[in-house]
Amino acid sequence: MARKSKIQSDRPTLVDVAREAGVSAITVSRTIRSPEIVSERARRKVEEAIRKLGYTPDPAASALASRSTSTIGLLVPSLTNNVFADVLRGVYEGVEGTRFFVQIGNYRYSALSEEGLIRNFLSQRPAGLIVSSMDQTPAGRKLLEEAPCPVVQIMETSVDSVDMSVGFDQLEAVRAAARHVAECGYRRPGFLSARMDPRAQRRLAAFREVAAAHDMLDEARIITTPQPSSVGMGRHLLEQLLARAPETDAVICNNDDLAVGALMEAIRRNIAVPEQLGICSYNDIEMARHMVPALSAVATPRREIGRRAIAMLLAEIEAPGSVRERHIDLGYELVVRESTSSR
Amino acid sequence: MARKSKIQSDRPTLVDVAREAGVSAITVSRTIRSPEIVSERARRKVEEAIRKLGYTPDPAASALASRSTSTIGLLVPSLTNNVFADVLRGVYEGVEGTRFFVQIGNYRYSALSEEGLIRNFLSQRPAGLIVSSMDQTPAGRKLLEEAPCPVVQIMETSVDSVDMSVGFDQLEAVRAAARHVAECGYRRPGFLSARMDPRAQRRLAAFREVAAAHDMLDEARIITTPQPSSVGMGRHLLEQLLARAPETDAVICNNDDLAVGALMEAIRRNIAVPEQLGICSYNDIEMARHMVPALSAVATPRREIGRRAIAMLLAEIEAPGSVRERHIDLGYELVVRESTSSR
DNA sequence: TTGAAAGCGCTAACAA
DNA sequence: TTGTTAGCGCTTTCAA
Repeated sequence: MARKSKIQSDRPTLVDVAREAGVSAITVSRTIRSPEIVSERARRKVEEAIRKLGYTPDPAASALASRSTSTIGLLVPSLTNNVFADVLRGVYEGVEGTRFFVQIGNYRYSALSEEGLIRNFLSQRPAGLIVSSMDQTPAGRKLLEEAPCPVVQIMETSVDSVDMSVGFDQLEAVRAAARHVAECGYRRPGFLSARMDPRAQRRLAAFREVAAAHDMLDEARIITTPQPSSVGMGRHLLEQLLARAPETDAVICNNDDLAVGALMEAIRRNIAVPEQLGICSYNDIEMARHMVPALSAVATPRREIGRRAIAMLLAEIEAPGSVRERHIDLGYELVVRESTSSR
Repeated sequence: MARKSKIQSDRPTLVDVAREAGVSAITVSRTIRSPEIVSERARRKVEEAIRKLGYTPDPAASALASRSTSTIGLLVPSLTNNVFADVLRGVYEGVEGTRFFVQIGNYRYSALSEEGLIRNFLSQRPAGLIVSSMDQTPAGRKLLEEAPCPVVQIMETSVDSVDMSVGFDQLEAVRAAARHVAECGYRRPGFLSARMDPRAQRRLAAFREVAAAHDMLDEARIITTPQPSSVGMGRHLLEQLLARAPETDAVICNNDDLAVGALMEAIRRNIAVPEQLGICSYNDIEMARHMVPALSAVATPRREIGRRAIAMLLAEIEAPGSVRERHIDLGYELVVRESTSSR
């Protein structure tokens, strides 16, 4: 009646390691989590036993007992948008080599899905959360505010963010693009935007504001679509723009895909860029600078946002309350290339 | 001495729900997992109690007790490579609305990291695993073979895959590109490839084979780099190619980024595409068809691979052994556009 | 520095 | 259809 025999699962447990090493289970646990508080001798025996048995801790048991995990939840609105690909890269660079691992939730630009994902992540007791928007549902926002872990909101600057934030001033960035176009001497600029999520809406509003201030706002030159951004969509939107407002002499694109598409459409139509049509892009992903003509753009610090967000989060996890600078503005940069020029 | 009082964590548990509903804990558990085996009456009381208390199950406890999770591990070699962005999209489409969620591991084209990630995922007792390569380390492969969950290998067709597979014949796809170029009448084709992982190596070998068969192989026209693929790298590689082999009359690019870069470089140099230089791309991401001239390419079924992989995996998880077609070849398609033409 | 005892919140296995 | 019992593998707490 060997009650204690392992019936199935040949996977070794902490107790197996303890037996092998001739110590107690808790000593093994401590050897793994804080080796510095275990005696040299015990530590060596335990490490030896772990190696011998090929022991791997069970994260579920650990999570249950300690009420916390090593998971960092990352909520993004899209996986295909290159902008977030760069953010992801920064985040992964930052967790590499730590005990944490990232779990991505894709809410597909739906605040309701985002709320569901927040709930789902929270139920897993994550070590921390990174969210890509400031536009949660009220319930979603409340969940974040009461989250029992640090939270970093990324992409925008924000005074009323839930906890910490890393981003840049998206509105000022768009204004810089609009001002640049005006300073080049373009007088009838259009604005192209896809995927009209709240952030895109705000950027459009910022464009309107600057365009109006320069007395060059015409609603007929604002072309938007709720559909996702893509190069094809950029071509399509420019086509619509030119049909509605042939006088257009410049376009600001809310995204690089769109700008590349607009450029290609202009080339197809033998419209000279930047002479007949100026193009200014937003974000400045790698390909933008290699187009012919090279695209002028407002460059946004996407990868750095990912890096800093994870760094803040890890610091805050290790020592709650230790992060002094809780709201980081990484700025943006206007990069003037060939697709815009003084006239 | 109320021993049972909850000291901290105000989060309600299964037992709290059970008490509230006037049933046992296991009935609550069943109501959540398989409501159909619980009486109408009990179910209603439990649902009511769950709502009232705002109960959310603790996945860690569930994982520990049941020895399995709802996590699906997805191992990719890169997060920035558009190819995998499309695969991801397909995968996420497939898990949407199921009880599973995807956890991504990025092994950065390092088989050793991949092995570590496999180990790490496995320690979490995932419901299933999707891996993007056939090139594991021996230890990595062994881990997959002995994995206590279904495994799908994606991207290539394979007879000796670990468990299930979804992909297409990468070598045949490259051969199709090479044949197409030959049939167009180009006689001195080059080959551009970045990130020389094992798969890229194999594709290069396939190109060599066809080029040799058509008597148009010249090693001087094969330009590769271990660095990551990018549009800028495409420009750079074409530059090198033309410096080494000015007679080149076509290039096959191992990737769309490279092809776009090569096209841009050709345009910069006033080389007429497709007349002086034919360009054939690989994968055919969305942007390829919108370039001017539009890129001819071998289109690969990336999103569909993601969709099918997750579908197979879920079917196999629900009913082990139930999946009949365990190796799916999704094929590829040669799409002839403007960047190649008969001469 | 080490250990014993007592759970963490859930589910498997069996019994009623 | 429902309940009882006994853990899952780890960490917390307290004591030695």
